[in-house]
Amino acid sequence: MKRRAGYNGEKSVNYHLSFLEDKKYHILHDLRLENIRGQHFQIDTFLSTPKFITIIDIKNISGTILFDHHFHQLIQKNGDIERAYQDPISQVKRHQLQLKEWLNHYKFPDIPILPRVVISNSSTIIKEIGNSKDSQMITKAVHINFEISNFDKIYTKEKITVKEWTKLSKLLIKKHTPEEYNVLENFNIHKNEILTGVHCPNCSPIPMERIYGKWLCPSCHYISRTAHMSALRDYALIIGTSITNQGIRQFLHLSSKNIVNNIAKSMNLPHTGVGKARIYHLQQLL
DNA sequence: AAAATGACCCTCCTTAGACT
DNA sequence: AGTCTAAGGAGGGTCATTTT
Repeated sequence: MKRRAGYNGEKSVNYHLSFLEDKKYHILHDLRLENIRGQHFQIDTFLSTPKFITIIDIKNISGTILFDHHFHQLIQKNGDIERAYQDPISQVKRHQLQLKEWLNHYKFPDIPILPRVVISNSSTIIKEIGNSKDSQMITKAVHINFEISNFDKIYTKEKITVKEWTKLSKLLIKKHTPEEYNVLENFNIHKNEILTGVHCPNCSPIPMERIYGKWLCPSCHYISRTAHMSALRDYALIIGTSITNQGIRQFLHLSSKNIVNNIAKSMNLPHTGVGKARIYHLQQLL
C-alpha cells in the first residue's frame, strides 16, 4: 500500500509534466544510482536540459502537513492523528549532493541541480514551522510545470552541449540499478515454507482444484477461472519472475504439463529457451 | 459446439561415462 | 581437465477423447 501511494503520487506528477514540450526535456523516472561510496540513491523524477537539471521528490501525503524547518521533520495531521516523516527537503538536498558528486565522477561539467519536493495530493494543506529559504523547494503538483518553465527563463546558458546531454541521459539509464527487493530474505522465510497452490479468492488458503478450465475451492465451492493468475503473481513477487513448466506445476498443484502449457499460452506469458530449457517470464504480472 | 484434457510423438537439453 | 557421445527424459505440439 505504501508503494501504491508512492506510485499514484508519481503518476499524478507525470500527468502535469506531460504538458511540457517533449523535445526540450529529458525526463527519467525512479532513477536509482550508486554514489561514489557505493550506496544507492533514488530520484523519483529526473528532468534535464542542457542548461539545468531538476530532481523531484514526490510525496503523496494527505491531510495537513507541516514542514518543520527547525527540527527538519515533516508532520502529517489527519484528524487527531499526527505522524512524523523523514524530512523530504533534507532528502532531496542529499540527492542533489550525491548527484553532483556523480556528475563530477563521470567528468560532466558543473550544471545547476534544482531540487524540488512535490506534494502530489491536491487536497493536502501545506503549512510551515519557522522560516527558511528552503520553502521555495516545496510545490504542489499542479504548479510543477510552471516552475520548470520558469527555470527555463532563469537558466539561459547552456552548460553542456546537446551531444553531452544525450550522452548523460544514456549513461544515467545505463547506470540505473533497479532495486531488487527480496521478500524471502527480508522476512527470513525459507522457500519451502511458502504455501503453494492456488488460493481461493473467497475463503481460506486451501489449494483450489482445477476442473476443466475452472478452479474449484474444495472448502466453499467457489469457482474461478482466473485464480491461477494471482498465484503466479504471488510467485513473481515472492520467489522470482523466472519459472519452468515444472515449477508452475508444483506451485499451482497441477499434474499435467499440457494444462500448464495451455495456461501459459492463454496468458501470453513470454518465454525464452527451447525445449526443456524453456523459461517463462512473469515480469508482466508485477 | 467449444473448450479442456491427456496420450502420443518428436525435439533437443542434460548428464553420465568413455575417451583424449 | 576437457571433449565427445549416447541414453534418458523434460518440454512443446498434435490430435482424439472427454467434459461443459
